[in-house]
Amino acid sequence: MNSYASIYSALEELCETYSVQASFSLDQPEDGDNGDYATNVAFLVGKVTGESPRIAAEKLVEKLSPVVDELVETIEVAGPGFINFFLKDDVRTDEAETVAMTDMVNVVTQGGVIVEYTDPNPFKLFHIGHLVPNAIGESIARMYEAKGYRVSRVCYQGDVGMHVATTLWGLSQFGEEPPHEQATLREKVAYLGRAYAHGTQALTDNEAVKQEIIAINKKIFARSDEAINKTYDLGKRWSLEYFETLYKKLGTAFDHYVFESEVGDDGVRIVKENLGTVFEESDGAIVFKGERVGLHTRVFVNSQGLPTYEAKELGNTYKKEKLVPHAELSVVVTAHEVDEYFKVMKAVLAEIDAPLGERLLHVSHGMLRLPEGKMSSRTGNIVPAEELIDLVEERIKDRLEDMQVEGEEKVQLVNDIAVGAIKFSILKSAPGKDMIFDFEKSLSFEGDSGPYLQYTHARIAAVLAKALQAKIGIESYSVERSERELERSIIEYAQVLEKACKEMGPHHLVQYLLVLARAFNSMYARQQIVDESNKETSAYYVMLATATKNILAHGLSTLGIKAPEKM
RNA sequence: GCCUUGGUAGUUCAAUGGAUAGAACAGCGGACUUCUAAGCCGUUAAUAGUGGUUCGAUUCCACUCCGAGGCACCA
Repeated sequence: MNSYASIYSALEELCETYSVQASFSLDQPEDGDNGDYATNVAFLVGKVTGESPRIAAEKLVEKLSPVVDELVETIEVAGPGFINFFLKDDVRTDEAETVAMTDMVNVVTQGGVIVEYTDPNPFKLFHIGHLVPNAIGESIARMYEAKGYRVSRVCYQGDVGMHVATTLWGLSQFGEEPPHEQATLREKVAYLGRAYAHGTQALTDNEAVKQEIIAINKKIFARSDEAINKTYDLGKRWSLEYFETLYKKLGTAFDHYVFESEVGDDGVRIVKENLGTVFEESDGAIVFKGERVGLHTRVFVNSQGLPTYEAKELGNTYKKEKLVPHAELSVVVTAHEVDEYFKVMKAVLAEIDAPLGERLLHVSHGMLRLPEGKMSSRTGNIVPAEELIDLVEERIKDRLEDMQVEGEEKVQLVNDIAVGAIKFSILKSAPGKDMIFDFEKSLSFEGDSGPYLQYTHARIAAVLAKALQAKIGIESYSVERSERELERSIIEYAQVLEKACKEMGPHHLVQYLLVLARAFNSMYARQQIVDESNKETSAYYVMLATATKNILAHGLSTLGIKAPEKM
C-alpha cells in the first residue's frame, strides 16, 4: 500500500467515526508548500459537529498524528482548515524507487470492454476530423487496458446510405477516367472523393438528381443492379484498404468491423418487434416518441421501410454484443453532434433491454474547427488526415538531419513523432469541447507538445545508456538532498492514471505528464545525473531518471503515443 | 421558439465546490565551454455581465449577452 492509499484509508475511518456523508478529497497540491497531500475533511467534519473548520482540523490532526506517524514528517492545519501532510523524505524516495523498479506492464485481471471509435465512412474522405475520435478512442481503449480490462476495438462504418449513392451517381456522371488498378490507394480514394463532391454539388437544388440518387440508394440496399454492385464493391474495397494504411500510421488495430449494411435488417427487426409498445407508426414511418421521457421524437424506420441512423445504431449495438459476448461495458466515441440521438437510443434501450442500456456508455467529443470555420464538403475546405500527417512529417525531417538514423528506422521515427504531435494536440484538452485546429500550433514541437514529452523520454534513454556504461545502478544509492518536486510527481502517477480512467479524460494524463517532464527537465538542467566521481549520489539521480522514463513510456503508450528511445 | 452545450491572459488549453486561477505559444529579459537546446531560468497578462446558494464559486442555481449542436423520415 502506498502513502496515498494509507492516508486515504485513515481519513475514511475518521469520516466513519463522525458519520460524514459527503466524500472528502485527498489531493496532491500543486504547490509543495501545501504538503505532499492535502485534505478537506475538516470542512466536512466541522459541518457535522458544528465547529469551525479550523477548530475541527486541529482536533482531527491530533487523532491522525499517531495513525500516520510512520509516513508523515509533519501534519499541519493551513488556510481556512485544510490538513496538509508532509511525507518523510525517505518514505517519498522509497516510493519513487518502487516506481523505478517496477515493470509497468498491463495485465488482464478484469472482464471485457468494447470500445467503438473512429467510424469513418467508406466512399468518403478520411479527414482531420476523424483523427479526433481515433485519438480519444484509442486512448480510452488503452486506459481500460491499463486497468486490466480485455478491450475489443470496434470500427463502425457507414457503407450504405445517401453519401454512397451520391458518390456512385457522381462516378457515373462526372466523366473522369477511373484510376488504373496500379494507381496508389491514395489516388483511388481521391477519385472517389471528387465523385462525391461532384454529386453533392449536383444534388443541391436539383430534385431530378435527388430522385436519381435515391433510386441508386435503393439499388445499393437491394443489391439488385449488377453494374452498381461492381462499382460499389470496388469503391468500398479501395476505401477500406486505404483506411488500413492510416490505422497503421496512427497505431490502431481494430478487432472487429461492423458495417451499417449488416445491421440495418436487425435494427428494423428489433424496432418492429417492439412496435406498439416502445415504437409507434406515424405518417408511414416508425418513430419513438421521445417526448414522454423529455426528449424528441425520432424516426427509426422511414416511410420507405428503410432503417435510419437510429435503427442502424440499435442494430449495431446488438451486433457488438454478439461479437464480444459478456462485455461489461460498451463504449461508443462520437462527435457531440449526435448527443441528442444517443439520448434517444439509451431511452429506447432502457425500455427494451435495460441492462444493455446501462452498459452502453457514450463519450462525445467536440468538433474540429479550422480557424476559418467548420469543415464542409460543400465549400471544399476539408483537410485530408494524411495531408496533415505529411505536412507535420516534412517539418520533422528537417530537424532530424543531423541525427544518425536512416532508412526504415527514420521513416518510423518521423511517423511516430508526427502522429505523437497530432494526437497530443487533440488529447491535451478535455473531450467534449470544440477545438480550433490551428496548423501552426499543431505543428509546433516546443513547449506543451507531444514531441516535448517524447524528447524527454529519449533524452533520459541517452542518459541511462551512459549510466549503464559507467556501471551505475539504481540500488544502493545515497541521497544528499532529495529532489522533492520530481519525487512528488513520480509518486502521483498511480492516482492520476486512476482518475483519467475513471473520468475517461486522457487530458488529465497529458497535463500530468507535462508536469512530470518539466520537473525532470528542470532537475536535468541543474544537476549532473551520471557522475562517476560520486556513484552513490549519482545512483539516486539515475533512479529518478528511471522512474520518470518508466512513467513517460507507460503514460505515452496509454495515450497511444510512441515513446522513442532516441530523437 | 424549444432542448442540449460552451464562454478563463493577445492566442491555444488546465483547474472532484478549496488555499495566491495553472501551463504553453506569442512578447520582453536571462544563464550555460557538463550526460540530447525539440531543453532550462525570470517576467508582462485572464474567470462575458448581474444577482443568489455557503465557511469558501471559474465550478452549483436564476436571468442577460455572445457562440455551437439538435429539433421527423441525412449520418
